[in-house]
Amino acid sequence: MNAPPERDFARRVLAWYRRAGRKDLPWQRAPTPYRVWISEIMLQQTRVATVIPYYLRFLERFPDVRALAAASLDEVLHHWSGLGYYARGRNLHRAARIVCERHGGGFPADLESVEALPGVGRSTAGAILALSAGRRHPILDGNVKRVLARCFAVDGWPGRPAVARRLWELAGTCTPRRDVAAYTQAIMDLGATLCTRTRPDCDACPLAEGCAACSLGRQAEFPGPRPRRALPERNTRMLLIRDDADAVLLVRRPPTGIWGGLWGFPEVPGDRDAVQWCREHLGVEIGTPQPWPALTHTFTHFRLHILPLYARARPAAAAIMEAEGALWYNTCDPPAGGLAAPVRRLLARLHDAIQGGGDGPHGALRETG
DNA sequence: AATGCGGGGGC
DNA sequence: GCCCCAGCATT
Repeated sequence: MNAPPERDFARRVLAWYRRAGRKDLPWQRAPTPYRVWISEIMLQQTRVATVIPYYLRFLERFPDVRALAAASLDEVLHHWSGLGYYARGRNLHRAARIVCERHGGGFPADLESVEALPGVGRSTAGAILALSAGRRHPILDGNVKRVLARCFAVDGWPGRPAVARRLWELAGTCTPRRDVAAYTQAIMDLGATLCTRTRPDCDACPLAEGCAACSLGRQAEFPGPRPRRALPERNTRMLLIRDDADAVLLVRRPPTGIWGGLWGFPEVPGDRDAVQWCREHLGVEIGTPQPWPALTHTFTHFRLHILPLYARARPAAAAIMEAEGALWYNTCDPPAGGLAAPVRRLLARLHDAIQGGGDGPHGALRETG
């Protein structure tokens, strides 16, 4: 009934991990600080199964911090395309350049320097040093929060500062003096595979005996849920402009905000006429836009309804702009930069329409019946 | 201390 | 359809 003393906690977790834990994930083989860093950033808010192919491609292209620092941001975002939270990709690139300039290409070994890198917070900094060097720093990711909240019956949503403070305290006292790397790997793995959000496998859990939530049969109550609000809805119109050579106009989005730094379609403000706006802001003359079936994209904080407007560029206008923040892109060969998921979907529709020789979203219409 | 930031998988 | 996931930056 009582929670296990901290020393016992780590011992049980380690014993379980040695017997049944995952030890062959790509970033667990020869875990250098660089590899651990990349994997930890990718794993923020993202599942292991999703990350693996991205991680493998990323490390093949950027095998070390110098390769990453030498690459263009566009190429980094291209490799990040589809993972989401694109600020992670931008921060990774910035941090790589900082490591090369400030630390001479060698990854810093103290917590303060690691945590000072953009995109690296307390938990990620601890994980990098614990996993790559066995330094004794606690971590507190979503998995560890869940394990600790259940085991010690910590009430409330972990996003609340008082709850987070208590969980960090527990994370610290539970981290053993020895075997820190294995323990860190183990506690995350236990949370990910046994102490899952729904239907935890308490029968197989080495902590079940002392786990408060399990003993009370109240696993579902920990950790406390995020207070929820109604999702705001927003609308936008995206211009799918096709020129005579069957190229499509993409513009670079602002560096901050939604899909920062990625390529997307021009967005027409809701109160503007598309043809006029296009002439004024893009210098492109287009025919009458044709609405395509809308698509909805749900974010954490709002729901976005996208109305695609398909239009042909008038011949003379097409060649005008190849400016810095815009490019004409042929749907047959992939652009080098990053694309948000809905933009990727719309490009696929566009590709189908162009290949089909028509002006309508034939593929999309067939899909939805 | 609260909010913004993606995309996809589980159920 | 809803919830949340190996969080961090910004305000």
